[in-house]
Amino acid sequence: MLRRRLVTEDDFAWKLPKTTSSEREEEPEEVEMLRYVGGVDVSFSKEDPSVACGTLVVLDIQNLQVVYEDFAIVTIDVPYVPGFLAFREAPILLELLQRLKKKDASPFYPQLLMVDGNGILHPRGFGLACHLGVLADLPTIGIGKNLHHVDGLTYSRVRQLLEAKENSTRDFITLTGCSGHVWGAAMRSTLASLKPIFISVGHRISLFTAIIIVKMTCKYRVPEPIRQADIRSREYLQKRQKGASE
DNA sequence: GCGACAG
DNA sequence: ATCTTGTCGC
Repeated sequence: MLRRRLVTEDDFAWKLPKTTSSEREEEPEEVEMLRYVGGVDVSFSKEDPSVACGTLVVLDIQNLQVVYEDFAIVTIDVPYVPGFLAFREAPILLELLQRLKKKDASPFYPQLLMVDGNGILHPRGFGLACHLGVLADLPTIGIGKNLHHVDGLTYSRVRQLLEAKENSTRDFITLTGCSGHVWGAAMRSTLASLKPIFISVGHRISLFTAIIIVKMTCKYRVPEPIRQADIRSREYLQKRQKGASE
């Protein structure tokens, strides 16, 4: 039912910042630019696997610095079932978005959200990034660190295609399944990383735009908003456990 | 029946 | 998702 509300093309008011240092024509003041990009992740306790830390960070795309962070410790009893990640992780992440929105003025409420998990690259074409995007009514991009095998797509075939295209290491290949449907893209985000990341449309954005933005935010293999959410989430959970055992 | 299976 | 261990490179 949520999938009926999914939008898989660009649907936002802002413009992409010009990353090319060419002639920086003054953007008219009234044109909204993309500046605040959110990243979300959930980490889990090793002692008690039902204890989780949901994390929301917001980065300034101009310098990739974190301008906002928030954490929430919760217990999650919904089991992890491949293909149903959203039912486990979406509630806490939505809560964190709500919390930021309610803050007075909330100048850092993200214009775009990057999600640790797939968008339409999913057995039913509706992964965590889509789920969050629709419920929060926010443009989202799905980032997978492993391939979810769908429509005949295999890791070995992706590797094959990636190596055949032995061009600029910073390039990507489109993930077209046996049916001919385009599910996303595989990208080697860094020269050093052989292992690609898997980009797919979450909500209210095209694959083309999603790839451009992912490239703009990749300092390392994993785009910075997700990487920061991941690092800080783990750190927060460990510190909390240390404090609880004292 | 067997293998595949985001986080 | 979690954990360990070792190695490479700046």
